[in-house]
Amino acid sequence: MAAKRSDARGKRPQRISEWLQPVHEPRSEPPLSRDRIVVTAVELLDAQGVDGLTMRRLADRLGSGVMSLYWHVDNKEDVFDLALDSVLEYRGPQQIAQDWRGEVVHMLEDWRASMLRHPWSASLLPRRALGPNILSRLELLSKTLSRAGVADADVNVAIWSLWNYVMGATITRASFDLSDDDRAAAQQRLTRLSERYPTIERSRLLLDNDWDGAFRKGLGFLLDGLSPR
Amino acid sequence: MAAKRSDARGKRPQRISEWLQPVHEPRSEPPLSRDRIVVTAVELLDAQGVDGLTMRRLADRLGSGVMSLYWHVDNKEDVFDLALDSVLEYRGPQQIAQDWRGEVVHMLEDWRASMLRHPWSASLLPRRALGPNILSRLELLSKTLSRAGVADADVNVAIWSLWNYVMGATITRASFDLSDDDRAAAQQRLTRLSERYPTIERSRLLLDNDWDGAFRKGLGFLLDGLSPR
DNA sequence: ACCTGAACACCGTTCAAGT
DNA sequence: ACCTGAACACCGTTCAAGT
Repeated sequence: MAAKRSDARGKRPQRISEWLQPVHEPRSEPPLSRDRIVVTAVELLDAQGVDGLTMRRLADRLGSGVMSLYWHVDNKEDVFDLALDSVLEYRGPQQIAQDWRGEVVHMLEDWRASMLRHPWSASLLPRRALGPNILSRLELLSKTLSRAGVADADVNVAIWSLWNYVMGATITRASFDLSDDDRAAAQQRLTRLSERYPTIERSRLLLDNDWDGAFRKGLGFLLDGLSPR
Repeated sequence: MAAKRSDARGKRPQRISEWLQPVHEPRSEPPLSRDRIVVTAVELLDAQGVDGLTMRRLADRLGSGVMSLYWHVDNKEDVFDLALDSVLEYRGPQQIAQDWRGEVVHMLEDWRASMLRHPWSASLLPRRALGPNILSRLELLSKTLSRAGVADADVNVAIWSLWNYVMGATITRASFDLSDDDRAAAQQRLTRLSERYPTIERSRLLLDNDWDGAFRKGLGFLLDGLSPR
């Protein structure tokens, strides 16, 4: 089953404005570029997952030959690096002047949400370098914690703790969400083995669906531990 | 460069006991089994990394045809699942009767250490199911936290928070550790961009090498936040 | 400067068959 | 019950060549 592409030029009635736009070969694809490759890679990853991204499929979507990609991009790893970072841009909070805790929570929840919108990003993260968008978030975190009064000796540990928490939570959430088949299988295995894991069976550790709530609450605990004084 | 296999029967002088053992074809490999496959898969992963594990290479090491593996194992995903869980067995603390905090810290540090001994396990985790050894650790965590007096409503959140922290820390540590080339490249990129990330450049966030210390300290902060009362 | 097709050295897995 | 080889439908990337 091939993924459907919505064609913006599809059946839309002609409007006058279109007469005024420059007429460049209406049917031909725009020229290849690093940006187009990254955007299309993200589309493909969204549609087909990590294993679905193939240099050949990517070239197909772009209407080019496979080897043309290699002029703009080093190799497949490079595509992964670029796709991952492209998905992690942070535009900041809507209203300014919150307290430091609110600022941190907002940025980290946005981080998690951005990755969950592209579940492949979570499973990709472990083997990738830190791109500019990731570094910007770490920079912001660092500034905010310093201003909040966290001791200099503790700031880096605090940043990594928050990073660890967000990455662990997001990766876990994304992989638990893979398919209904997987969920059913996991559930079945657990009940089958319930006598070996009585405590987590009783507390329904693996069946709790309030991921967002758990994330926020756990983050609260961690910030309690990190708060100055 | 092929990985060397140590042959247990190598140059060892013959001992009398060997005369007493049943004589079955001395040179032939033992029969294929799920266990042998998993053990060999872990060896191969240790030696070549995630991308190095190939059904064909695995069969080579086992001295069998590729398709023979498929009698014992569903597919490659299955091999990954089994290899991952096999590496996460927990044997408990050496001396008993610590306080709950010591018990939790010991188990989580052992968890991290086990994964870092097999760096591929960290990058594999995001897409894998929870095997029995992982579930046992969660069970232990649950029991310990309950006994420590963490409120029932908070136990699951506490478990996932600790899980998130350990997974995030371990995955990050394992991927930063990949190669000297990568490190050099990252360092270079950061200094090149130092004017864009002044705070984390000044605090040397990415250059701090005390991973073990940071892990322990951050875990302490998190446990502070999670402690009852 | 940018794009291409053919070719190479691989993959995982199906299938029909062997013992 | 356990193992096998041939074949299929793919991969990523090198290379030498085109414009």
